[in-house]
Amino acid sequence: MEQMSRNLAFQLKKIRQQRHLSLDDVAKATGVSKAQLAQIEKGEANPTVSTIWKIAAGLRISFSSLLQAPTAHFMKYSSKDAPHVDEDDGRYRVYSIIPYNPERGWELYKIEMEPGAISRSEAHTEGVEETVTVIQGQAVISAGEMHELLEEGDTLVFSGHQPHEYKNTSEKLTILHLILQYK
Amino acid sequence: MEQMSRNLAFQLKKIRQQRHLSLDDVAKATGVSKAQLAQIEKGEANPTVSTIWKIAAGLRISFSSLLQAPTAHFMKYSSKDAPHVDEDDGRYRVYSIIPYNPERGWELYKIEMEPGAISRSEAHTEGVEETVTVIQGQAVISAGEMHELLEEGDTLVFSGHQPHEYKNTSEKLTILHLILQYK
DNA sequence: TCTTAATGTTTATTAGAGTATACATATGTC
DNA sequence: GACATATGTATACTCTAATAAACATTAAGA
Repeated sequence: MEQMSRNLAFQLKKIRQQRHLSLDDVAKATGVSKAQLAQIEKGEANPTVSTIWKIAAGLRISFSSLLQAPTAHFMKYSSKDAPHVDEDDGRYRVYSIIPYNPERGWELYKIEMEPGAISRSEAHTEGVEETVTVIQGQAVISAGEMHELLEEGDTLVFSGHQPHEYKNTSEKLTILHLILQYK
Repeated sequence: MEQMSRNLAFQLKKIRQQRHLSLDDVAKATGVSKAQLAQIEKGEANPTVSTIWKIAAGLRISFSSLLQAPTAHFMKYSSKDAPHVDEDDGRYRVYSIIPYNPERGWELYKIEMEPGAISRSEAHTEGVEETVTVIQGQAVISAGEMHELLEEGDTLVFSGHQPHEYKNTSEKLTILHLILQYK
């Protein structure tokens, strides 16, 4: 969320410096106050869309070039911090490893299923694709009329717009990685 | 500028209705208050980036799908209202027909040049492409080392990253259309 | 050295973004 | 018909985005 502010900060500063403009220059070109521009470049601002519009228009650039994430990141997500949700009386546990992010377009979950644990999902909104990999144990995945037994190392891709079901058919704890991709 | 608000209004409402969600549903999913969401959908709000982030993340959509302009427009720009700038003692007049817009990426000018009028431009920032069409009269366009005489109906495209010059070499008023395209 | 100009920073103020709450209006359903 | 639930609207309040102005800092010229 202040992800965005960081992107903006980075991109605006980059463009401004590439063009050898001062804050005053940009303020004049865009109609946004110098103080606000400085705040934005420091990532300490939460500008409104009209401010972003003014900056983009004044600088003759697109939104994407302003909101784009700078390329290389280096960011650790600890599975210890991952929030989790339980189903099936705690025998089916879902951990959010990488939360959804509008720039990325997908999210990653780890799922732990006790033997026999089961989870049913209604169809989600159109355009969701699920990619499940079995890290340990085995599971039967059903989606609509289709069924598939997955064992360690197997991966299944299917469209989430139909009701589907995950079931641990083994005698041990099953662990899955689930990627949800939104169109 | 409230162009943006309109886009947002349109796209948010569209997505919400496609998914059969109420304002309360969206408020719960995104963490943005119902009142604010209502304002946004009416185009009466000027949300901050963090609010847009929350909406996009909560609804699992990208920014572009929120900020995108709805397809068909129907918008008249009157040349009477066009602001204009003079150069060369008023003998070179520039009218902004379509102002720059971050979604569009280009702008359109009409230029009127009295006989003999001349205009020189420094190199603008990298990645600007100029497309000049002679509507009436004739003009010599120079860019860097290149020169070209354009007569009625002729069009020239050149890169604006070098110093360039427009000159009316005819005995009558010359009128140009100039499109500036930014990368 | 002193002055001037150009830059970014800090501060005080105001305008409005965002929230929470209460209100209005349906649409069932018993 | 009365009650409950779900939906969008309107209102009062808080917090902060945005501005304008003063300030600090540096560099350049005379």
